[in-house]
Amino acid sequence: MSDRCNFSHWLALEGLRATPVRLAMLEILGEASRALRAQEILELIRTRRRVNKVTVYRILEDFSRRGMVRKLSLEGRVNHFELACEHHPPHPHFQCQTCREVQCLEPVALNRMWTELRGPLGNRADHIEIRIEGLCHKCRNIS
Amino acid sequence: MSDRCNFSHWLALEGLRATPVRLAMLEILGEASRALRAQEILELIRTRRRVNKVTVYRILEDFSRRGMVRKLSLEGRVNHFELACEHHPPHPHFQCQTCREVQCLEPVALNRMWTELRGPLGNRADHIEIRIEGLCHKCRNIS
DNA sequence: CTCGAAAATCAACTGAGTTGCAATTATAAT
DNA sequence: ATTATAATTGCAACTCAGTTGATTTTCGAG
Ligand SMILES: [Mn+2]
Ligand SMILES: [Mn+2]
Ligand SMILES: [Zn+2]
Ligand SMILES: [Zn+2]
Repeated sequence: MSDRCNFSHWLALEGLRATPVRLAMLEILGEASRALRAQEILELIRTRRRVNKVTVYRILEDFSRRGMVRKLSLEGRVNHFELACEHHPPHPHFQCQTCREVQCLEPVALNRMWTELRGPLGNRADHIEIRIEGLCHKCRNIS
Repeated sequence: MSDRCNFSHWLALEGLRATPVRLAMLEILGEASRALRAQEILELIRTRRRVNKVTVYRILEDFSRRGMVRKLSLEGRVNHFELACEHHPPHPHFQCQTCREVQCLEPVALNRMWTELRGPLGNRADHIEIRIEGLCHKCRNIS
């Protein structure tokens, strides 16, 4: 994924400087096979350089507002983040009740449903988030 | 809604005592036209009686585990709760980016989609949560 | 180089939710 | 009725992801 995106260019398009922290965060998110928590991103950056957690939180919030990153509201009070570049279209997520792990699922076509989901009134619907809760294959084998 | 459910009986079925706090919480959730935060439930009970917030959180957690109440993971770190009785089937929710208000939408038929959503592996899917984010009609008129 | 804006740091804070334990209340046994 | 038992509630202190505001550092334009 990260090999398909030019992060420096992307940042320039957004009018943001390609700082080491921003680049590191985009690379980490690009290489991840699942949505990451801020804490995980922080730890991964710290294998390369010294960073303050506030910096990571502020950049994630900024990326999220710009739509460069999706912030997932999953079970629990910890947000998960994933790249929202053109190669990562929105998709549902599966979360295991036991190990709390989050899997990315294949995108689903909503088509007809989308009109129902914008609500009955004059609402404007911008994003949809689909979360499936259950027991993952690993935890099923254990119990 | 509350007039269609016998809460004392429901609690008995679950093997729970019909205590004043439990009954008050079910009545409040039953009368609500939208999902409520723990804090809101607490304030509503306190118009009737003196209660500790820990009691409310513990009962909500218990109801949630038993499937009597649905805990919604919406944007932000505040959970919302709604009755999960037979008269309240699961349904998507709309949340406004501006006022943060949560609306309950009509249930949608997932049918074919459901199989895609349980994930590619040996996962067992138990619940689905659909959250739509956007701008509500009230906030649209203001801006 | 110099200066102002952008970015990063630091310490202190916030607040929803949790934990452990004590006190109370309801239920069962004698 | 009285006691033993378990369920429920209360209290205080805690957790921890995320935030805030003020300060320092870095960077790029002139
Ligand atoms: Mn994903
Ligand atoms: Mn609802
Ligand atoms: Zn699992
Ligand atoms: Zn609104």
